[in-house]
Amino acid sequence: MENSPLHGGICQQPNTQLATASCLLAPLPPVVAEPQPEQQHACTDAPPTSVAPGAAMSCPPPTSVAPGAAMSCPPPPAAVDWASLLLPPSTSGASEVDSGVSVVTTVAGSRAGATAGEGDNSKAGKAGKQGGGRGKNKVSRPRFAFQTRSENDILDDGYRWRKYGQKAVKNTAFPRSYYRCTHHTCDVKKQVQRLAKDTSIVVTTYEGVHNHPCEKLMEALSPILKQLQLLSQLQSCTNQLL
DNA sequence: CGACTTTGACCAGCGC
DNA sequence: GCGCTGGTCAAAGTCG
Repeated sequence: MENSPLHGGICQQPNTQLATASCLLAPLPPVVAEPQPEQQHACTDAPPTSVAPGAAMSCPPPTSVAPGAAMSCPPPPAAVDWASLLLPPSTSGASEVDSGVSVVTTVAGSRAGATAGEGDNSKAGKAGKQGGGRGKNKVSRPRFAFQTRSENDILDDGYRWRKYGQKAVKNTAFPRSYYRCTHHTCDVKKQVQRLAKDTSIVVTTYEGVHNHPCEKLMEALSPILKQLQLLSQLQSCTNQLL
């Protein structure tokens, strides 16, 4: 079918890193203060109307970000309910974010058909099938796909992934790669594939929700957070003295 | 030596 | 029922 549910529009923006950066600046949490999960995930730099729920929070990963800039996702409090955040009112939705990534969210399970991007995914509904049925029960999990314009297939989103498969997909020049989060307790998967129509575009589909913080991100943020905490304490002390 | 990638095989769902 | 297809497994290979 031509109308894959995940076939969101593509924002023709060459530099996804910039886009992501803009997304990252906003969510800096008011350190020390109570977490504000909802607010925290908003990419306030983007025009409010164009931000998809999923886009706001998962902050599409930049490509090979420099360590210092590896702030691809907001620091997820260990168990953020990404699923609920990802889900637009109508269970699935798509939007194009100004930032150069188009984001589509959907829910796996009931034939979510969430194979990313390609035009001919008539059988995408089989996505829910667990690997030839080997093993696990099928669980309805949030899916979130976005397209980035990048030369690298592998996007550094701060998490560690292990490739467990690669498959040539019909009507596609490029194979689809399957990755799984290497964290023991985490069962998040992602698929990476280049668009046949525009090979500079990489479609990444995440399936599931990380139940652990983003290592790289925490690593990168911790010194900053510490400083901010100190500042905050200092400020409160000053206030008390006045 | 452990972690990761590669790659062929296997399996199950879907359409005809 | 059969063939096609996508998703996963798992052994072998590679890398640091």
